[in-house]
Amino acid sequence: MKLAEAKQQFISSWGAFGTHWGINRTMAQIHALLLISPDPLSQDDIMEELSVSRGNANMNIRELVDWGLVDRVIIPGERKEFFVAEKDIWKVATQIVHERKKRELNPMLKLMDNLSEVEGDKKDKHIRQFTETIDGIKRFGHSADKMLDTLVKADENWFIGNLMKLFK
Amino acid sequence: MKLAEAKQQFISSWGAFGTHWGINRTMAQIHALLLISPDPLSQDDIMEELSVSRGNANMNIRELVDWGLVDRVIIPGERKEFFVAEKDIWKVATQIVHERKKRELNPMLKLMDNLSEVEGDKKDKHIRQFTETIDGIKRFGHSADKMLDTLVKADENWFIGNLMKLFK
DNA sequence: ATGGCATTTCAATAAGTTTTGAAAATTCAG
DNA sequence: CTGAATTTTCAAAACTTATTGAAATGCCAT
Repeated sequence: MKLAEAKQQFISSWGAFGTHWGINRTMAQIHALLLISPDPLSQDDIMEELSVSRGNANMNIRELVDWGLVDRVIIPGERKEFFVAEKDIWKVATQIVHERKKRELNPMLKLMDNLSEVEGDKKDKHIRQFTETIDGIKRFGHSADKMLDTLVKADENWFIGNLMKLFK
Repeated sequence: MKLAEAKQQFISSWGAFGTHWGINRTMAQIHALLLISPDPLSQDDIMEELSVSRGNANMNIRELVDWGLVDRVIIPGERKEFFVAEKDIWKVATQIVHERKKRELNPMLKLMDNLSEVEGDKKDKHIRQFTETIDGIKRFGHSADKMLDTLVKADENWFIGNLMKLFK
Protein backbone atom coordinates (compact mmCIF):
# COMPACT_ATOMS: atom_id res chain seq x y z
CA MET A 1 0.00 0.00 0.00
CA LYS A 2 1.16 3.51 -0.82
CA LEU A 3 1.78 6.00 1.97
CA ALA A 4 -0.80 8.47 0.71
CA GLU A 5 -3.53 5.86 0.72
CA ALA A 6 -2.54 4.44 4.09
CA LYS A 7 -2.50 7.93 5.53
CA GLN A 8 -6.01 8.66 4.28
CA GLN A 9 -7.28 5.41 5.73
CA PHE A 10 -5.63 6.00 9.06
CA ILE A 11 -7.00 9.51 9.41
CA SER A 12 -10.47 8.60 8.35
CA SER A 13 -10.77 5.57 10.58
CA TRP A 14 -9.23 7.28 13.57
CA GLY A 15 -11.93 9.88 13.04
CA ALA A 16 -14.69 7.29 12.90
CA PHE A 17 -13.30 5.75 16.06
CA GLY A 18 -13.29 8.99 17.90
CA THR A 19 -17.04 9.25 17.51
CA HIS A 20 -17.44 6.04 19.56
CA TRP A 21 -15.34 7.59 22.27
CA GLY A 22 -16.98 10.92 22.81
CA ILE A 23 -14.43 12.71 20.65
CA ASN A 24 -15.68 14.42 17.58
CA ARG A 25 -14.67 13.42 14.09
CA THR A 26 -12.55 16.47 13.26
CA MET A 27 -10.76 16.46 16.58
CA ALA A 28 -9.80 12.83 16.13
CA GLN A 29 -8.70 13.43 12.54
CA ILE A 30 -6.46 16.31 13.52
CA HIS A 31 -4.99 14.12 16.21
CA ALA A 32 -4.37 11.33 13.70
CA LEU A 33 -2.73 13.73 11.27
CA LEU A 34 -0.39 15.08 13.92
CA LEU A 35 0.44 11.59 15.18
CA ILE A 36 1.89 10.59 11.82
CA SER A 37 3.49 13.94 11.05
CA PRO A 38 7.25 13.95 11.55
CA ASP A 39 7.27 17.74 11.79
CA PRO A 40 5.08 20.31 13.52
CA LEU A 41 2.13 21.56 11.47
CA SER A 42 0.49 24.97 11.40
CA GLN A 43 -3.23 25.55 11.56
CA ASP A 44 -3.21 26.26 7.84
CA ASP A 45 -1.43 23.00 7.10
CA ILE A 46 -4.11 21.18 9.03
CA MET A 47 -6.95 23.04 7.34
CA GLU A 48 -5.53 22.19 3.98
CA GLU A 49 -4.76 18.52 4.63
CA LEU A 50 -8.16 17.80 6.11
CA SER A 51 -10.23 20.35 4.16
CA VAL A 52 -11.84 21.90 7.18
CA SER A 53 -12.66 25.50 7.91
CA ARG A 54 -10.56 27.88 9.96
CA GLY A 55 -13.02 28.00 12.84
CA ASN A 56 -13.37 24.26 13.02
CA ALA A 57 -9.62 23.69 12.94
CA ASN A 58 -9.01 26.34 15.56
CA MET A 59 -11.59 25.05 17.96
CA ASN A 60 -10.55 21.41 17.74
CA ILE A 61 -6.84 22.13 18.00
CA ARG A 62 -7.54 24.06 21.17
CA GLU A 63 -9.53 21.14 22.51
CA LEU A 64 -6.63 18.78 21.81
CA VAL A 65 -4.28 21.13 23.63
CA ASP A 66 -6.73 21.20 26.58
CA TRP A 67 -6.74 17.43 26.69
CA GLY A 68 -2.95 17.51 26.82
CA LEU A 69 -2.63 15.48 23.64
CA VAL A 70 -1.10 18.22 21.51
CA ASP A 71 1.44 20.93 22.24
CA ARG A 72 1.94 24.34 20.70
CA VAL A 73 5.48 24.86 19.51
CA ILE A 74 7.28 27.98 18.38
CA ILE A 75 9.45 27.71 15.32
CA PRO A 76 12.18 30.39 15.28
CA GLY A 77 11.70 32.82 12.46
CA GLU A 78 8.06 31.82 11.93
CA ARG A 79 5.20 34.05 12.94
CA LYS A 80 2.56 31.32 13.04
CA GLU A 81 2.06 28.79 15.79
CA PHE A 82 2.80 25.15 15.11
CA PHE A 83 1.49 21.99 16.70
CA VAL A 84 2.86 18.55 17.56
CA ALA A 85 1.17 15.52 19.05
CA GLU A 86 2.55 13.44 21.87
CA LYS A 87 3.75 10.36 19.99
CA ASP A 88 4.08 7.88 22.85
CA ILE A 89 0.81 5.95 22.77
CA TRP A 90 1.10 4.91 26.40
CA LYS A 91 1.25 8.57 27.38
CA VAL A 92 -1.65 9.36 25.09
CA ALA A 93 -3.73 6.65 26.72
CA THR A 94 -2.93 7.62 30.29
CA GLN A 95 -3.60 11.25 29.49
CA ILE A 96 -7.02 10.36 28.13
CA VAL A 97 -7.79 8.17 31.13
CA HIS A 98 -6.74 10.96 33.45
CA GLU A 99 -8.98 13.52 31.78
CA ARG A 100 -12.02 11.30 31.49
CA LYS A 101 -11.68 10.21 35.07
CA LYS A 102 -11.68 13.83 36.11
CA ARG A 103 -14.54 14.80 33.84
CA GLU A 104 -16.78 11.77 34.21
CA LEU A 105 -15.97 9.23 36.90
CA ASN A 106 -15.34 11.70 39.72
CA PRO A 107 -18.59 13.65 39.24
CA MET A 108 -20.50 10.39 38.97
CA LEU A 109 -19.12 9.16 42.29
CA LYS A 110 -20.02 12.43 43.90
CA LEU A 111 -23.56 12.03 42.68
CA MET A 112 -23.76 8.50 44.06
CA ASP A 113 -22.68 9.73 47.48
CA ASN A 114 -25.63 12.09 47.38
CA LEU A 115 -28.07 9.46 46.30
CA SER A 116 -27.15 7.00 49.02
CA GLU A 117 -28.87 9.23 51.51
CA VAL A 118 -32.33 8.25 50.42
CA GLU A 119 -34.72 8.02 53.36
CA GLY A 120 -37.52 5.54 53.99
CA ASP A 121 -38.47 2.10 55.15
CA LYS A 122 -35.47 -0.18 54.69
CA LYS A 123 -37.81 -3.12 54.25
CA ASP A 124 -39.58 -1.71 51.23
CA LYS A 125 -38.26 -3.57 48.21
CA HIS A 126 -38.06 -0.41 46.08
CA ILE A 127 -35.92 1.35 48.67
CA ARG A 128 -33.88 -1.77 49.18
CA GLN A 129 -33.14 -2.29 45.47
CA PHE A 130 -32.34 1.39 45.00
CA THR A 131 -29.78 1.54 47.80
CA GLU A 132 -28.25 -1.77 46.80
CA THR A 133 -27.80 -0.57 43.23
CA ILE A 134 -26.30 2.75 44.28
CA ASP A 135 -23.97 1.05 46.75
CA GLY A 136 -22.87 -1.43 44.13
CA ILE A 137 -22.04 1.36 41.72
CA LYS A 138 -20.20 3.25 44.45
CA ARG A 139 -18.10 0.31 45.44
CA PHE A 140 -17.26 -0.52 41.88
CA GLY A 141 -16.55 3.10 41.06
CA HIS A 142 -14.13 3.52 43.93
CA SER A 143 -12.17 0.43 42.92
CA ALA A 144 -12.03 1.64 39.34
CA ASP A 145 -10.96 5.05 40.54
CA LYS A 146 -8.08 3.68 42.57
CA MET A 147 -6.98 1.39 39.80
CA LEU A 148 -7.02 4.12 37.18
CA ASP A 149 -5.09 6.48 39.43
CA THR A 150 -2.35 3.94 39.72
CA LEU A 151 -2.42 3.27 36.03
CA VAL A 152 -2.06 6.94 35.25
CA LYS A 153 0.94 7.31 37.52
CA ALA A 154 2.56 4.07 36.43
CA ASP A 155 5.39 3.71 34.01
CA GLU A 156 4.51 1.65 30.98
CA ASN A 157 7.11 -1.09 31.42
CA TRP A 158 6.41 -1.51 35.08
CA PHE A 159 2.73 -1.71 34.41
CA ILE A 160 2.78 -4.12 31.50
CA GLY A 161 5.41 -6.22 33.23
CA ASN A 162 3.43 -6.65 36.43
CA LEU A 163 0.18 -7.07 34.65
CA MET A 164 1.50 -9.78 32.44
CA LYS A 165 2.87 -11.62 35.45
CA LEU A 166 -0.49 -11.33 37.12
CA PHE A 167 -2.42 -12.39 34.07
CA LYS A 168 0.18 -14.95 32.98
CA MET B 1 -33.94 12.76 50.10
CA LYS B 2 -37.15 11.06 49.06
CA LEU B 3 -37.03 7.95 46.92
CA ALA B 4 -39.01 9.50 44.06
CA GLU B 5 -36.60 12.40 43.80
CA ALA B 6 -33.51 10.22 44.10
CA LYS B 7 -34.89 7.93 41.41
CA GLN B 8 -35.46 10.82 39.02
CA GLN B 9 -31.95 12.09 39.60
CA PHE B 10 -30.41 8.71 39.14
CA ILE B 11 -32.24 8.03 35.89
CA SER B 12 -31.58 11.42 34.45
CA SER B 13 -27.89 11.50 35.28
CA TRP B 14 -27.32 7.95 34.18
CA GLY B 15 -28.85 9.08 30.89
CA ALA B 16 -26.58 12.09 30.63
CA PHE B 17 -23.61 9.87 31.37
CA GLY B 18 -24.54 7.43 28.70
CA THR B 19 -24.19 10.13 26.08
CA HIS B 20 -20.48 10.48 27.00
CA TRP B 21 -20.07 6.79 26.46
CA GLY B 22 -21.58 6.26 23.04
CA ILE B 23 -24.87 5.08 24.52
CA ASN B 24 -27.94 7.11 23.78
CA ARG B 25 -29.92 8.90 26.43
CA THR B 26 -33.03 6.73 26.33
CA MET B 27 -31.10 3.48 26.31
CA ALA B 28 -29.16 4.55 29.39
CA GLN B 29 -32.32 5.73 31.13
CA ILE B 30 -34.10 2.46 30.53
CA HIS B 31 -31.07 0.69 31.88
CA ALA B 32 -31.08 2.88 34.98
CA LEU B 33 -34.78 2.30 35.55
CA LEU B 34 -34.38 -1.47 35.33
CA LEU B 35 -31.32 -1.41 37.58
CA ILE B 36 -33.30 0.02 40.47
CA SER B 37 -36.48 -1.93 39.79
CA PRO B 38 -36.99 -4.82 42.17
CA ASP B 39 -39.41 -6.46 39.74
CA PRO B 40 -39.45 -7.05 36.00
CA LEU B 41 -41.06 -4.27 33.96
CA SER B 42 -43.03 -4.45 30.73
CA GLN B 43 -42.47 -2.20 27.75
CA ASP B 44 -45.58 -0.24 28.71
CA ASP B 45 -44.28 0.28 32.25
CA ILE B 46 -41.07 1.66 30.80
CA MET B 47 -42.86 3.91 28.32
CA GLU B 48 -44.96 5.32 31.10
CA GLU B 49 -42.20 5.84 33.67
CA LEU B 50 -39.90 7.56 31.22
CA SER B 51 -42.53 9.16 28.95
CA VAL B 52 -41.07 7.82 25.74
CA SER B 53 -42.83 6.54 22.67
CA ARG B 54 -43.51 2.93 21.86
CA GLY B 55 -40.99 2.80 19.03
CA ASN B 56 -38.26 4.39 21.04
CA ALA B 57 -38.78 2.08 24.00
CA ASN B 58 -38.89 -0.98 21.78
CA MET B 59 -35.75 -0.14 19.91
CA ASN B 60 -33.69 0.69 22.96
CA ILE B 61 -34.85 -2.29 24.98
CA ARG B 62 -33.79 -4.49 22.09
CA GLU B 63 -30.39 -2.82 22.04
CA LEU B 64 -29.95 -3.46 25.76
CA VAL B 65 -30.81 -7.10 25.24
CA ASP B 66 -28.24 -7.25 22.39
CA TRP B 67 -25.61 -5.84 24.70
CA GLY B 68 -26.42 -8.56 27.21
CA LEU B 69 -27.35 -6.03 29.90
CA VAL B 70 -31.05 -6.86 30.05
CA ASP B 71 -32.96 -10.13 29.83
CA ARG B 72 -36.45 -10.85 28.66
CA VAL B 73 -38.45 -12.78 31.20
CA ILE B 74 -41.77 -14.53 30.90
CA ILE B 75 -44.22 -14.07 33.71
CA PRO B 76 -46.71 -16.96 33.92
CA GLY B 77 -50.21 -15.87 33.11
CA GLU B 78 -49.07 -12.66 31.40
CA ARG B 79 -49.19 -12.18 27.70
CA LYS B 80 -46.66 -9.32 27.57
CA GLU B 81 -42.92 -9.69 27.78
CA PHE B 82 -41.11 -8.34 30.83
CA PHE B 83 -37.55 -7.18 31.29
CA VAL B 84 -34.95 -7.28 34.04
CA ALA B 85 -31.44 -5.83 34.20
CA GLU B 86 -28.39 -7.69 35.40
CA LYS B 87 -27.91 -6.15 38.83
CA ASP B 88 -24.31 -7.14 39.54
CA ILE B 89 -22.28 -4.09 38.51
CA TRP B 90 -19.12 -6.10 38.01
CA LYS B 91 -20.95 -8.25 35.46
CA VAL B 92 -22.41 -5.17 33.82
CA ALA B 93 -18.95 -3.68 33.45
CA THR B 94 -17.32 -6.82 32.08
CA GLN B 95 -20.19 -7.29 29.66
CA ILE B 96 -19.72 -3.76 28.35
CA VAL B 97 -15.97 -4.24 28.07
CA HIS B 98 -16.51 -7.48 26.21
CA GLU B 99 -18.90 -5.93 23.69
CA ARG B 100 -16.88 -2.80 23.08
CA LYS B 101 -13.73 -4.82 22.64
CA LYS B 102 -15.48 -6.87 20.01
CA ARG B 103 -17.07 -3.90 18.29
CA GLU B 104 -14.21 -1.40 18.47
CA LEU B 105 -10.80 -2.64 19.58
CA ASN B 106 -10.69 -5.77 17.45
CA PRO B 107 -11.61 -4.03 14.17
CA MET B 108 -9.12 -1.28 14.95
CA LEU B 109 -6.30 -3.80 15.42
CA LYS B 110 -7.24 -5.48 12.19
CA LEU B 111 -6.98 -2.16 10.42
CA MET B 112 -3.57 -1.46 11.95
CA ASP B 113 -2.31 -4.82 10.66
CA ASN B 114 -3.31 -3.69 7.20
CA LEU B 115 -1.71 -0.31 7.51
CA SER B 116 1.65 -1.63 8.65
CA GLU B 117 2.24 -2.92 5.16
CA VAL B 118 2.92 0.50 3.73
CA GLU B 119 5.62 0.40 1.08
CA GLY B 120 8.41 2.89 0.40
CA ASP B 121 11.81 4.17 1.40
CA LYS B 122 12.37 3.33 5.08
CA LYS B 123 14.63 6.34 5.40
CA ASP B 124 11.97 8.84 4.46
CA LYS B 125 10.85 10.55 7.63
CA HIS B 126 7.19 10.50 6.65
CA ILE B 127 7.27 6.76 6.11
CA ARG B 128 9.27 6.29 9.26
CA GLN B 129 6.91 8.27 11.48
CA PHE B 130 3.89 6.58 9.95
CA THR B 131 5.14 3.05 10.60
CA GLU B 132 6.36 3.94 14.06
CA THR B 133 2.97 5.36 14.99
CA ILE B 134 1.08 2.38 13.61
CA ASP B 135 3.42 -0.05 15.35
CA GLY B 136 3.05 1.82 18.61
CA ILE B 137 -0.71 1.63 18.39
CA LYS B 138 -0.55 -2.05 17.50
CA ARG B 139 1.68 -2.91 20.41
CA PHE B 140 -0.40 -0.96 22.83
CA GLY B 141 -3.61 -2.37 21.40
CA HIS B 142 -2.46 -5.95 21.76
CA SER B 143 -1.52 -5.43 25.40
CA ALA B 144 -4.85 -3.80 26.09
CA ASP B 145 -6.60 -6.63 24.29
CA LYS B 146 -4.91 -9.29 26.39
CA MET B 147 -5.52 -7.42 29.59
CA LEU B 148 -9.19 -6.86 28.85
CA ASP B 149 -9.68 -10.51 27.91
CA THR B 150 -8.36 -11.53 31.28
CA LEU B 151 -10.49 -8.97 33.03
CA VAL B 152 -13.61 -10.19 31.28
CA LYS B 153 -12.94 -13.78 32.30
CA ALA B 154 -11.88 -12.92 35.83
CA ASP B 155 -13.99 -13.24 38.90
CA GLU B 156 -14.51 -9.97 40.72
CA ASN B 157 -12.96 -10.94 44.05
CA TRP B 158 -9.93 -12.50 42.46
CA PHE B 159 -9.43 -9.47 40.31
CA ILE B 160 -9.88 -6.77 42.90
CA GLY B 161 -7.84 -8.77 45.40
CA ASN B 162 -4.85 -9.20 43.14
CA LEU B 163 -5.06 -5.74 41.76
CA MET B 164 -5.10 -4.17 45.16
CA LYS B 165 -2.07 -6.20 46.14
CA LEU B 166 -0.31 -4.99 43.02
CA PHE B 167 -1.39 -1.41 43.39
CA LYS B 168 -1.18 -1.40 47.16
C1' DA C 1 0.82 54.23 16.80
C1' DT C 2 -0.05 51.60 12.39
C1' DG C 3 -0.55 48.00 9.14
C1' DG C 4 -0.71 43.50 8.26
C1' DC C 5 -0.73 38.87 9.56
C1' DA C 6 -2.65 35.45 12.95
C1' DT C 7 -6.03 33.88 15.94
C1' DT C 8 -10.51 33.65 18.05
C1' DT C 9 -15.39 34.14 18.24
C1' DC C 10 -20.02 33.28 17.03
C1' DA C 11 -24.44 33.44 14.52
C1' DA C 12 -26.17 31.02 10.74
C1' DT C 13 -26.39 26.72 8.52
C1' DA C 14 -25.57 21.96 7.61
C1' DA C 15 -25.21 17.35 9.01
C1' DG C 16 -26.26 13.76 11.96
C1' DT C 17 -28.96 11.44 15.48
C1' DT C 18 -32.98 10.42 18.15
C1' DT C 19 -37.81 10.23 18.73
C1' DT C 20 -42.46 9.81 17.41
C1' DG C 21 -46.60 7.49 16.11
C1' DA C 22 -49.21 5.20 12.99
C1' DA C 23 -49.22 1.15 10.08
C1' DA C 24 -47.67 -3.57 9.35
C1' DA C 25 -46.48 -7.86 11.14
C1' DT C 26 -46.64 -11.29 14.57
C1' DT C 27 -48.49 -14.02 18.29
C1' DC C 28 -51.73 -16.66 20.63
C1' DA C 29 -56.21 -17.82 23.11
C1' DG C 30 -60.52 -19.36 22.08
C1' DC D 1 -59.14 -20.01 11.70
C1' DT D 2 -60.28 -15.27 13.85
C1' DG D 3 -59.43 -11.25 16.00
C1' DA D 4 -57.60 -8.85 19.83
C1' DA D 5 -53.29 -7.97 22.08
C1' DT D 6 -48.56 -7.25 21.47
C1' DT D 7 -44.38 -6.23 19.11
C1' DT D 8 -41.79 -4.37 15.28
C1' DT D 9 -40.81 -1.24 11.57
C1' DC D 10 -39.92 3.04 9.37
C1' DA D 11 -40.66 7.62 7.25
C1' DA D 12 -41.20 12.09 8.92
C1' DA D 13 -40.29 15.53 12.49
C1' DA D 14 -37.76 17.20 16.39
C1' DC D 15 -33.70 17.82 18.43
C1' DT D 16 -28.67 17.92 18.99
C1' DT D 17 -24.14 18.65 17.54
C1' DA D 18 -20.62 20.07 14.20
C1' DT D 19 -19.07 23.19 10.68
C1' DT D 20 -18.60 27.31 8.14
C1' DG D 21 -16.88 31.85 7.15
C1' DA D 22 -16.92 36.51 7.95
C1' DA D 23 -16.13 39.87 11.48
C1' DA D 24 -13.74 41.05 15.69
C1' DT D 25 -9.85 40.85 18.30
C1' DG D 26 -5.02 40.21 19.35
C1' DC D 27 -0.16 40.54 18.31
C1' DC D 28 4.14 42.35 16.80
C1' DA D 29 7.73 44.50 13.66
C1' DT D 30 8.48 48.75 11.96
